[in-house]
Amino acid sequence: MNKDMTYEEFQEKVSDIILTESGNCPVTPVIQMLQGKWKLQIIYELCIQSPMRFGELKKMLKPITNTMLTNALKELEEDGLVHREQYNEIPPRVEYSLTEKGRDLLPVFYAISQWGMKYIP
Amino acid sequence: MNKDMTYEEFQEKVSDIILTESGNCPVTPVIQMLQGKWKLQIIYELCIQSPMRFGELKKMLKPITNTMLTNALKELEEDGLVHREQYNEIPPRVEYSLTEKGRDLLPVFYAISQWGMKYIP
DNA sequence: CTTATCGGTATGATTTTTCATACTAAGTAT
DNA sequence: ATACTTAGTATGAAAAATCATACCGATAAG
Repeated sequence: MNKDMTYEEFQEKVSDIILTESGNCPVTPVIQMLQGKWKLQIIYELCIQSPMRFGELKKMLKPITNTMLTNALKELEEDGLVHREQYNEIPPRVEYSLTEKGRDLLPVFYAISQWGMKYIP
Repeated sequence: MNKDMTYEEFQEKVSDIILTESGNCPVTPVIQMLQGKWKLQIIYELCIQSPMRFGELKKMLKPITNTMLTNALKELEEDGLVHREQYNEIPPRVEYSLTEKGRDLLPVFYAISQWGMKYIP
């Protein structure tokens, strides 16, 4: 599959994607990476405003718990989607922002929002 | 937010989306609708090949269990994304396909695949 | 008469996710 | 001295998701 494949080509050729090599589908691993109750929401918040402090994110995503937010952010950081910047102040300050890799998910949210505007009342 | 908003406008205005009315964000409800281990995968399979029989889907999504596949398909049908066509033959035959509403998620998968081709080794 | 087929259901167990709650450190403001 | 702040950790409980397994009905093939 070509890196410059257009949407029309995608539409025609989507059936070839998953059939190439069992590990080489460019869709399923992404789907799995973004699984969980909070990850997409966190990335979306960071699309909207970045950087954000831990407490700000927590407020936006209420009723998320500390544990959930911490774990999700840790995993997003491990996947290279989110950058964590820690300032050694008292009280502590930590800012989260999207990496370029994370920002590149914006088209996904755009597509989702297009669908949402069409189908959500 | 305008129905015809382009990606560039989206990129600029994404911060307005979630801020309109608490219930009116066109992204978060979609994210929630597609949550779970199997839903996106099922829709993606049906993007690739449609219609598909229960058993075919099960084979593609192995190691999914009957229960999981049944439940996910039922919920996707309730959400209007998937159509279930039952033929009264023996042995039974049931075919699943995407509705137009479901097919309209194709751009989401396209965006995901673009990201995947860029970032997945 | 037996077995196989297909699209599920039903059941209860197990695993995973999510949760509420309490707690910490280190300095600042009162 | 005390309380307040932030970004988490730690703990165990509760809830949800997922699992394996057995089973069904109706017919056709052997």
